[in-house]
Amino acid sequence: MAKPKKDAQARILDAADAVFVRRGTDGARMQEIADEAGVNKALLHYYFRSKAELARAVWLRIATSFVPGILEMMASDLPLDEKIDRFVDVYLTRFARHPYLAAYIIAETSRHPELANAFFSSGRDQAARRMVETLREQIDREVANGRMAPLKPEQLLVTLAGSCVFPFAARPVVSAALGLGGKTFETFIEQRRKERPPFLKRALRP
Amino acid sequence: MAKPKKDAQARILDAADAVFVRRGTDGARMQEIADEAGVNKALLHYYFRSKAELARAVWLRIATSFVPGILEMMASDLPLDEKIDRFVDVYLTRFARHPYLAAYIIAETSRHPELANAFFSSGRDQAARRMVETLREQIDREVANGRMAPLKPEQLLVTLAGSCVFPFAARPVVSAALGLGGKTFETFIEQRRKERPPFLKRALRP
DNA sequence: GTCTATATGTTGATAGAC
DNA sequence: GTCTATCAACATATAGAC
Repeated sequence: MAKPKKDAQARILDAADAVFVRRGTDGARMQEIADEAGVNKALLHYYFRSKAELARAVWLRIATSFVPGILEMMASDLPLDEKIDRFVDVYLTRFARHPYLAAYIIAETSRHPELANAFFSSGRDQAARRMVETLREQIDREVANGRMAPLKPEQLLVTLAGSCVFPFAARPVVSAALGLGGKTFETFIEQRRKERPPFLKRALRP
Repeated sequence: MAKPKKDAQARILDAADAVFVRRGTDGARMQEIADEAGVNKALLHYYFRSKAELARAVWLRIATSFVPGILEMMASDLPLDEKIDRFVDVYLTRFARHPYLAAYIIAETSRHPELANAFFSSGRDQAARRMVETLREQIDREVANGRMAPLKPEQLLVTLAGSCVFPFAARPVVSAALGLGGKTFETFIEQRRKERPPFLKRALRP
């Protein structure tokens, strides 16, 4: 293509992503999105009929890009230890790059719970079930061999997710509680990246 | 008092609390607060000058009622095991009773990080530091005696908080991922209440 | 203190020129 | 497709009666 910049529609979607995630759907302003996209407000309505639909487009893009990879990794036959390593690494990296993402997902789904379905629809719901069952089998096997304490896969999954998501979602509170500055918080996360897998694996021992 | 109901100002504050927490500050409407308080919109401005100030009053009440008790418990000389038991029990109970609270705190502080200071101001910042230092000493002592794996108190605290907060903050996503209905989610939490302390204590072993 | 009525300002959305 | 100008709908806030 001779055109170097993305076309207007793509720029608008990217800008909307940034603004909606940063401000929340209610707090976001069409004007700010237009400014960030370098176009006029009217153009937002030309490509995406309304604010609600633009918000929906942003949400779908995030939801569909968020879960799939992890689902199949967690449903694979990799050893449990390896799954923990990868899960922690992938999500800590991801949220470190998108500071507002965790809080955005939590805030939006809290007020519109049905939005959470977008994460696990069109086939991904099956993948989620497979993930849980695979984990259950892996755990049961380890428990039978006396190498692991009994544990529901659901609890493990929530623990795993929470370990990675919470520090970012609650970053301001965590920083205030522990007296962390911007740079210190990054250090805290890198520390966590190293400590978390061993910590979790110790908890799994019988 | 002959008057059975609370006075208007208190009713307004309670109503504002409910609405702001449920809808978020941006999504909340003064009309809905007035309705829920059983008064007219104009009265909200009579007692609290503006929406921003009303939101601030709600935030301060929540922030100051949220942390103090736990801070001193965690800074006390109770054994580590006991602290874990109490922390988990207190916060799981608390969030179970206020379904929107976790997401509200996360959403508001994410967009206005300075709000997090309200949790740790006027003396509570010192209490927070004392808590961290007390934990550090307790941990170091256990580590020296070979009864515990090395661990930063900051990491322990975030893990502890995340263990309790995350399931509620991300409830819709968790429910969708695991296929939990309303009642099943409660079961999940009660299961967590029992499993979490042993899980964490296993992770602390050397 | 509490209400009704109204003013003021903002924002999402549209009309229409180019 | 993209812009300028404008509308219509709310939402916050105030004035003033009771």
